[in-house]
Amino acid sequence: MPRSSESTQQQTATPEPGRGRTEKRDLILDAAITVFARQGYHGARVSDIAREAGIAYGLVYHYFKNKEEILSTIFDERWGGFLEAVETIAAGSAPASDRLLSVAALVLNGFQLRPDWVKVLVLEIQRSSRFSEPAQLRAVGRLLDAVERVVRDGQAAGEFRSDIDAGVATYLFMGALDFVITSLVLGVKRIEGGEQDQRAYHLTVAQGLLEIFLNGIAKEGGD
Amino acid sequence: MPRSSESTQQQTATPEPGRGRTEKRDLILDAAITVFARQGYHGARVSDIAREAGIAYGLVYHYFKNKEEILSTIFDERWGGFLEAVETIAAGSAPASDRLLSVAALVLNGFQLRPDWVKVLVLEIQRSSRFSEPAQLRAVGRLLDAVERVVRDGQAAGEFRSDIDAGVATYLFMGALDFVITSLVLGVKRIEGGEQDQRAYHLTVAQGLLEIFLNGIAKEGGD
Amino acid sequence: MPRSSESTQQQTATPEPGRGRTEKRDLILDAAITVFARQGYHGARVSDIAREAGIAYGLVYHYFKNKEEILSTIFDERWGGFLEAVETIAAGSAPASDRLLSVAALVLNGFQLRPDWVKVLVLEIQRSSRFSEPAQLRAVGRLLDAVERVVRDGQAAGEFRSDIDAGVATYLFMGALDFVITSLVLGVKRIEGGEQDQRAYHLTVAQGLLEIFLNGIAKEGGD
Amino acid sequence: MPRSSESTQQQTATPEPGRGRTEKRDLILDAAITVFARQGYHGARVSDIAREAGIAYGLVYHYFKNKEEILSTIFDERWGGFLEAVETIAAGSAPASDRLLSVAALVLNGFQLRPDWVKVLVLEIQRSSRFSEPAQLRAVGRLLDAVERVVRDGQAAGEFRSDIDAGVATYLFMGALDFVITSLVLGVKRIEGGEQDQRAYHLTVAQGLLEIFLNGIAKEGGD
DNA sequence: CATGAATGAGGCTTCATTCAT
DNA sequence: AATGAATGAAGCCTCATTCAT
Repeated sequence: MPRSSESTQQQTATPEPGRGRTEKRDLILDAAITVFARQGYHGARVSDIAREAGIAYGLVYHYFKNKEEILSTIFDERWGGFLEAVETIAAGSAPASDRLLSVAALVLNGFQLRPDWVKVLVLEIQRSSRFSEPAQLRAVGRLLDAVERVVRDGQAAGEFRSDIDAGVATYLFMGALDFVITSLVLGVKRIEGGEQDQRAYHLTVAQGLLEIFLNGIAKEGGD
Repeated sequence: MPRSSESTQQQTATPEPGRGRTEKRDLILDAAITVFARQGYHGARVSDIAREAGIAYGLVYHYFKNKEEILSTIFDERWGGFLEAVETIAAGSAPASDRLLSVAALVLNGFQLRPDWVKVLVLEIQRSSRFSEPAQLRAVGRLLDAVERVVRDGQAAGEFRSDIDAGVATYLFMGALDFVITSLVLGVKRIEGGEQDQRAYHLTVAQGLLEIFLNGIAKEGGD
Repeated sequence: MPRSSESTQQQTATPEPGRGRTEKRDLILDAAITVFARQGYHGARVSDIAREAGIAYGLVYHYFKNKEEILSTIFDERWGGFLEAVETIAAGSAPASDRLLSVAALVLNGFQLRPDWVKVLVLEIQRSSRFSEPAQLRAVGRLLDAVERVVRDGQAAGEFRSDIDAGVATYLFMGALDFVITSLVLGVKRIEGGEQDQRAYHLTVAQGLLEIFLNGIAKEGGD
Repeated sequence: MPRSSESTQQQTATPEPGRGRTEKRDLILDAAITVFARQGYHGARVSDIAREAGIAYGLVYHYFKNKEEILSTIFDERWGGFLEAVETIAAGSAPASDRLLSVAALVLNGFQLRPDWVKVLVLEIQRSSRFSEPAQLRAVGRLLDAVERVVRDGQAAGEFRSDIDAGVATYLFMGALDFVITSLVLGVKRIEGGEQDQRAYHLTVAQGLLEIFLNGIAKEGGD
């Protein structure tokens, strides 16, 4: 399922003769991500996507059965890639806390590199009622499973406390990450400054999250 | 997905003479929540809401300017009540950690009592692009502010560590809570058993979240 | 092609307050018959029907699920009436040959009075592949059955020869009638002159058909 | 409905080098007949025809200007052959009644041998509004003319009564035949049994039709 | 000849909203 | 206050046809 295709082309309206079948398909997917991110799934017309891709809208229906299938394809292929990356990290041999930091950094950097992808995943897919379709629930479940495995690894290795439910801890960690991303996506928290500032900010946030997750906010010896 | 969409009111098509203006208005709002929870905002027709409320659909426009206003009214009135409750808790004098536990319990119990309300708030309002409208951003902001104030109180009182950014901590806490709610709403995690089991489960989750939030997952003395 | 498309009602854009729900529905059906007769089912746009009926095209969908349902409703209601008339004649006590003459006259007069109805029945319904749907096949079957019963009555009464298969005779009779109607509808045979001429012509044809049907074309004593 | 749409040719996607221009063209026509018979003209996509023929749909436009031309070509070439056969029979020197029997047998056997051809001719060409186009009206007219000539021959030879209008008699004869065919095509009348039974049935029907046509259904000496 | 990617006009249908009663 | 008939803008989708390769 995971077909993580790095489409590296920036679409122009002028036809580029060298493109093959797959590339045109990706062109449409990229355009759809851009438009979905800008207007939302329901607010996006198929013709908007086609215009963004620089093609006739009829062509969309050569590659996708309908508008819905575009969205679910984005989910399958893009989320799939992300999921693989997370699972690779999770399966690593680094200390559990380092792996969690890597996941957090992956998520936050993902947003920085491909904000539209993340925006669509977060707003239109993950939260939509479409999200409740089995295949997609399962995909989210796999993500949670991967992280939970890291937590259990940490507990087994004596790195994490064993008196805490791994599932709850996973919820806490991923929920926090998700909330940060959503806030960034929606612009609740606006970050001023250039790319360097953003990268620095993301790192700070990731480290802050992990610090609390690891050591808690209570004063040492408190509680 | 948990069957959380049962109508909480059984309307009949026969007019009930005793109802006044306000009651009919609420009837529509309740019906809208039920239908939005079931079908989503975009998937809900005005006629669906009217049928659920047992009235003619033209009548909806006596009470609300348009469909959009129904949603924002739900937001204002229902979210408003929730927000006030949270702010009341936040303004209390109990220890910061107790206040956070109360907030968590409030949220989780809210889901248990009125799953449709929470579902609509979470899926259709909070996450929608409407969320980025100033009034509603402000409302979410107020919620974050209230919780952040609790965190700062805890830091000021020496209850919480001061070397952690209060904003990040707030994100972590609310994000975790939000994620749990979303998972419950979408049925990622299914809870078997009767109402007692659910209540117990919610309490366990709330306490687990707080425990990590306070003391971290790392082994004492570890790191 | 015979001018068979005169609207049976002259719609105006001004609403006629006296019309009730049923009348508006019939207005649409009548308009549809006119338009289907003129342009064929596939060539008729829903907006054409609405314009012919003097209403907004959206209103069509208050009364009918879709375009297809308009056609099948025409079939059910109009063909149903015709079928009843034929069955009434068939169940009569007149000599079989008189009853057959009455059927022929009914059919031919029906064409004269409501050419559009007949045209749609003949061209768009009876012959279409839609015709092969069970309900409609059965309806045509009922027509054949009614006529076949008359033939059998005639045989039982000693009026008709018993050495001929009643089914084949029915085919012959109805087929001939049908072919005449189709030719008239399609204008293969054009009839000059006024209404009197048409009526006279139809009578001639009906009597000619019956004469052959009864006595054959072979010279007396021939064969 | 009788399953009469089995492809009579099994095309493969692999090119067959031996085929020349004409063969590929016929391949398309045969495929079109199969598809038109199955789905009707309007319900048949050009791509359906191409798939049935085992070629790319673009190639259809090398052989035919458009979809419409495919249908009219079928009409011209297939109906043309049938028309010639009928005219040959009609021009013969056999007794008129024998010639009519031959025509009836030709038609009924044609259906038996090439049900799809007849189905398309009957349903899509003859009855369509296309039928009212001059060239095609003329073709049907020629058929009627040929049969009418036989009837007149019979009258001139003293074989048929002269007091009956030859046109009406022709309508009766061809209409009956047509109706039988249509019923067979649409499956109103289902014939059980093997090929032998069908052939026998067709012969019976043809003879029955002719018997009535010649001698009438009225009891000898009756009327 | 052959392919099938590309085009875009055209039509059906939905549904929020208005309005006469 | 209540009804639901009426309106029509908007958008999805189909599919015949063209065209570059």
